[in-house]
Parts: sequence; C-alpha cells; structure tokens
Amino acid sequence: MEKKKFYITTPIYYPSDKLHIGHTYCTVATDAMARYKRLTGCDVCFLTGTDEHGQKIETKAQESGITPKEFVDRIVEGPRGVKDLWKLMNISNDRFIRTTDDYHVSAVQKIFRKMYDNGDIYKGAYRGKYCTPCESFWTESQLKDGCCPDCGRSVVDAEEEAYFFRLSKYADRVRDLLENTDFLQPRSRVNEMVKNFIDSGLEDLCVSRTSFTWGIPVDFDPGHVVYVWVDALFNYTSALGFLNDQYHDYEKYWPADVHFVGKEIVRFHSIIWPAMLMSMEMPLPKHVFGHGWLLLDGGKMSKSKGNVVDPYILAEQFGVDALRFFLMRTFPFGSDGNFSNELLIQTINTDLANDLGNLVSRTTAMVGKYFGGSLPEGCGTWTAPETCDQELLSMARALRSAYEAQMEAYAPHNALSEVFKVIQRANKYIDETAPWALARDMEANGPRLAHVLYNLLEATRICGILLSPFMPASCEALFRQIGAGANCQSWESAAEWGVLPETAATTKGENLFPRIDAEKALAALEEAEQAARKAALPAVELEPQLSEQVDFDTFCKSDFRAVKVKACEAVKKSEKLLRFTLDDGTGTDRQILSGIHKFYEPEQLVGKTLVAIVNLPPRKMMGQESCGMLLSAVHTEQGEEKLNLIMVDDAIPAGAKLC
RNA sequence: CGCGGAGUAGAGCAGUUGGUAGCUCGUCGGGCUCAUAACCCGGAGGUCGUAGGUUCGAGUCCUGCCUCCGCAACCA
Repeated sequence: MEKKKFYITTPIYYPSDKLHIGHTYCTVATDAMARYKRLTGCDVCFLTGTDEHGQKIETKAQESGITPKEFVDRIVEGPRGVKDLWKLMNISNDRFIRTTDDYHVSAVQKIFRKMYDNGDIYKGAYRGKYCTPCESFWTESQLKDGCCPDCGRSVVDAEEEAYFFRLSKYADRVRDLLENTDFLQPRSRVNEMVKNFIDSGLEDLCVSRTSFTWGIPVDFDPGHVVYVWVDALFNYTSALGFLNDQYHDYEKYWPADVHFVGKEIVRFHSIIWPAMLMSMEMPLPKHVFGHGWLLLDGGKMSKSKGNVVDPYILAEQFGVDALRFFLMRTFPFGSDGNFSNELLIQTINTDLANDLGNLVSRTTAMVGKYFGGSLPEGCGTWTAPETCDQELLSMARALRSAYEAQMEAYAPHNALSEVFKVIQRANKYIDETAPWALARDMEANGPRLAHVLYNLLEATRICGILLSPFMPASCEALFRQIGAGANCQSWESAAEWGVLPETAATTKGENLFPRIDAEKALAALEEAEQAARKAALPAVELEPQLSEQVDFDTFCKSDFRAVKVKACEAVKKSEKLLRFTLDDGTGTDRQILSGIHKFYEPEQLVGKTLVAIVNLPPRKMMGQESCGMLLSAVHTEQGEEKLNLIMVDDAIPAGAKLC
C-alpha cells in the first residue's frame, strides 16, 4: 500500500536579525507535527527556510558595509545562525529553502511572467508620496507627521510605474474559501480576515518595486524587482521543484497539507496566497494554521523593547527537549501565551522531573532492586486484576486515539495533556499497589509485584512513544531504560497493551530530567542574558568629535605638565577617588584627586609619569583639595566604560610642559 | 462607531456544540518511603469584568458599558 503523503511547512523566516524564541516556537510545533506524522506512517515532507530579499535587509547590509548576500549568509549559515539553531533544536526538516537560491529565483520569474501573460498581472501606476531630495517613495502610512520619515522634509504626490496583481478578481472565491471551508484555522481567524480585508474591498496588489534592488528582478522589465511576498510565498512550491529542476516532488507532495504560520502573516497566506494559486491554476493548500504569539510581560517581543528571548541560552541551560516540551505543553497553539522563565522552570519540574522522570526512575529502580533488572516470565498477565489495574490499562489503551484526535486538530498542548493524565495515573498506581510492601514477602507476592511493575513499564512505554515527536532524544533514552526495542516504539504498538517483552532488561540510568533549582537557574539565566546582550553591543564606541572650534589662544591657556606619582592612595569612604601626591617639578608636592579607583589600584601607579593640567582652580572633593586634573583616554567597550591614564616616557622630567 | 483578542480561586491559565466550575504553582492538613525532598489523598479559597436579556438552566448565546492588549508596516 502506498504511504499517505504529508507536506508541512513553517514560514520562511526573515533573516534581518537573529531568530528568537517566537520563531523557535513555530518551528518546534511544525517539527513535532512532522515527526508525529512520520510516526503514524506518513511519507512526510517538512520544509523550512529563509526569506532573504527586501529593502530592510538591503539597508541593514549597507549599514554593516557588506553586500546583502553576505549579510544573509552570515545570519543563515553563520555560527549561531538559523541553520545552527534548527540543528540545536533537533529540527527534522527535509528541506531548507533560501529565496536567494538560483532555482527559486528563476522559478519566481517564470511564475511572474505567467501571471503577466494570463493578464492577472498588469502594469499600472502606484500612487504615493515622493520626497524629491531623498529620491524615495513613501506610502501615506509611512510618513511622519506628513513628511518624509528620513529627512523630515515635505513630500509631493507622485506616481510610479509598477505591476499589479488582480487580487480583486479573486475576492469572491477567497471569501468562499475562508467562510465555507476549514482552509483557515483556527476558525476565529476567519472573521478577522474577512472583516478586515475582504469586506472593505480587496484592492489589486502592487507586486513590484523600483525603490530598491535587493530582490528578484522582473526579467522582462529591468528596474523592477518582484514584491517580496510573491517571492516568499512561492517558496512552498519551488522547494518541491515547481518550474525548476532542483527537485522533482511537486506532483507528489503538492498541495501542502498545512502551512503553520504566525498570526501576523495569516493575511498573506489566507488571501494573497490562494488568489495567486488560483491565478496559476494550481491546487490550494489544504490548511493554513495561524498560531498565537509568545508574549513577554503581556506585550509583544521585539528588538526595540529589548525583551527578546534567546533560544540558545534556554536550550543550553535547560536542555533542548525540555524547551521543546515546554513550548508545546504550556501554550494553547492557536492563541497567545505569556512566556516567562519562571513558568518554563515550573513546567519542567512539575511535568518532566516530578511526574515523568520520577516515574521512570522509581519504576526502573524497583525492577532492579526486586528482580535484578529483568522481570520474570509470565508477569504480563494476571488472573484477577484489581480496579486500579483495570483503570491504568484502560486509560493507557485509550490514550493513543485521544492523542491522535488532538494532534489532528492541531492541538499539541491537549495531546500532551492526555499523555500526562496517564503518567499521573501511573504514579497513583504505584501508591495504590505499594510495591515496597509486596516486596517484603517475595514468596507470596512476587508474581503480583512483577505484574505491577510490568504494567508500569508498559504504561511508560506507550507514553514514551507518544511523547517522542516532542522530545525525540529523551524518549530514546527512556526506551533504553525500560528495555523497549524498536518494535516496542511503533505507532501501532502504542495502541496495544503487552507489547514489551516480559523479561525486557531495564536499567536505571541517569535521571532523564533533573529537577531544576529555580533560584540558581534564574540567576544563571540572568547572567547569560547579560553576557549575550554585552556581546551584541558594539566592540568599541567613541565619543563623537566636537564640531565647535576652539581658538589657539584659548587652547594655550591650558597648562599641561608631565608629573610623577610620588604616592597614591584610596580616599577613605570614597568608592571612586584616588589621592595622588605628585612631583610637578616645582619642588612643592601637588595633590590631585581623581575618580578612577574603578580602573586602577593605587599601588600600580606609584612612580609613573602622567599628564596633568595644573592651572585649573583647586576644588574640594570629600573634604580634600584637588589641584588640577589627570588626563585619561576614555572609550566604551561592549557597553562597558574603559579608562586609561595617559602615561608617558619616564625619561621625561617632572614639570616638562606639553604643547 | 476601523478590526480583533482578553478580563474565571493569592498568581498563571483550561473550559469543545449551554446542564453539578477545573489544571499548575502557592497555602493548610494527612498518607507513603520505591523514587529526582519526588509520589498519593484531602481541606480552605471563585456571586467566572459589569449591567441587563433569552432559557427549566449560561463562564458558555444576545445587547449595552468598563478595563487591558494586539493589529492596521516584510517583527513567529
């Protein structure tokens, strides 16, 4: 029998910056779904990638002084870049597409031309505001107080030649698709799309740009580049080989079973994407699922707010599987959720350490302690099952179908909740059967004890199978510990009781999920985040130079002298001040106070030759007089202030004038 | 009246088609000792934002109002 096909995608992410926990959330969800489908026996194609064109990237690359391609290469392929992140997160994507890949570029050009040839793309005029000095085009909404957002000068009405897609032509068909099918999920998003965009009238969409060049050129009209969303959306078919020779699976996998996307781009996927496919006379994807956002402190995560959560730090601190699990278990997939480190730690401790990890730990420990790691033959059956046996068995038997229903409804959080009901039931079962009590009289109770432990292993095995799409590596370890071989890990066997061999060899290995000390972990996180923030700051920052000029005579009035440090000590009760006793060549000691204790210890400086301005009026600090000021060079290194005293050659005599 | 979402125990959240208000953490008490000071049982704590309406019955449907938050830009 031919396997059922399943094609699933993440959005292609915009690599204008490092990816954060929100991107990770979406990709982990897609990965869990893909792994689940593979588990059930589907032939899965799982695609992710990056959307690399557009003005923002062009601008950012310019600022960094590199080409746009170099810029995106760095973020996509570079250390701790997009591909690294997915590798770290154990993402099982079959393909990775970059919209700068040649095969995609030429495919998009063919698509653009085809829509042009069939009349759905036409040349028209794009009306907007033009800033003549900047030579740039703005839309009404981009303006700042009605003026150019770049230079603040006034703008004029202008028209620019551009290509348009006849979106309006497909309005009725798209409305029908949204309102009368389950194309767009969750259902609540339908209203939003229809009311916001379709009811108000779909206007034709401007699908070319001339204001920047970092895009796919319209091959029959130089100067125009293809609008990024046309470019981006067709990644889903390019990656299968549509109008290119890179791949050859278009017939096999298209249409996609589901596109997982963030709610902010639902509009593009549920209106523009189907309309363009209709124009191309291509089949439509079966579903678009718009998931929610992870919020921080109730607000959106954004670079400008400086509250972006770095998935690298979390995965390193808590483990990849724990992080994957947390994301899927905690937040209802269709709606927004409040992310917090405290919640993350709590979820890991409650579900993974206390419930699941501890269940495996206590079960394998008992099999080891009472039966040397392998249960006796015949322990799988029991002639007079008690109520608790029956409850555990029936829950475990029913688990797969409950789980499946939730997964099919794109409700991974509920699927996990079903699994944990069984895990909790199993922990309760241990209490009810009290194996340690049975073990006191092995002669009389040995067979019963073995059966109880077998039931626990079986329940654990079934849970392990269903958790494996979410925590692949940890579940492998779990299977090893309970002695479950490959044939005990299949989807089919998750609905059957008694698959695990009765004498399977168990081992009490490392704790699958160690408990986390919340206080320590939070402190470590804080530290890691600060280090990351620091690393992100510019290496060296300098004070801008003054543009105001100073005349020569004024400059000459400052009397700079070489001075030698005769003594130096910290000023009592002051955090910053050092008191210098200096030889300034006059024969009388000069005292200067300087707030540089943060940078120097006093003993380091004795004997050094420094530079001071000596004709400043004396000033009292902490009750002591300071006659002049020592000169230092200052700059900022990765956000941290740095200071270096000007030290000159010791051959220079005290009192030598600097000019 | 731009669109949409949210307002449920001290905190964070679930509540599908209306039918005895649940979960996690915290708190109080009890049990157990196999286990990762974990596990199991029980108690306290909610007039489900507010005012009306439909209904035998509404957290769940309808209307008004209040508060918070997103979107209207290529931020998952």
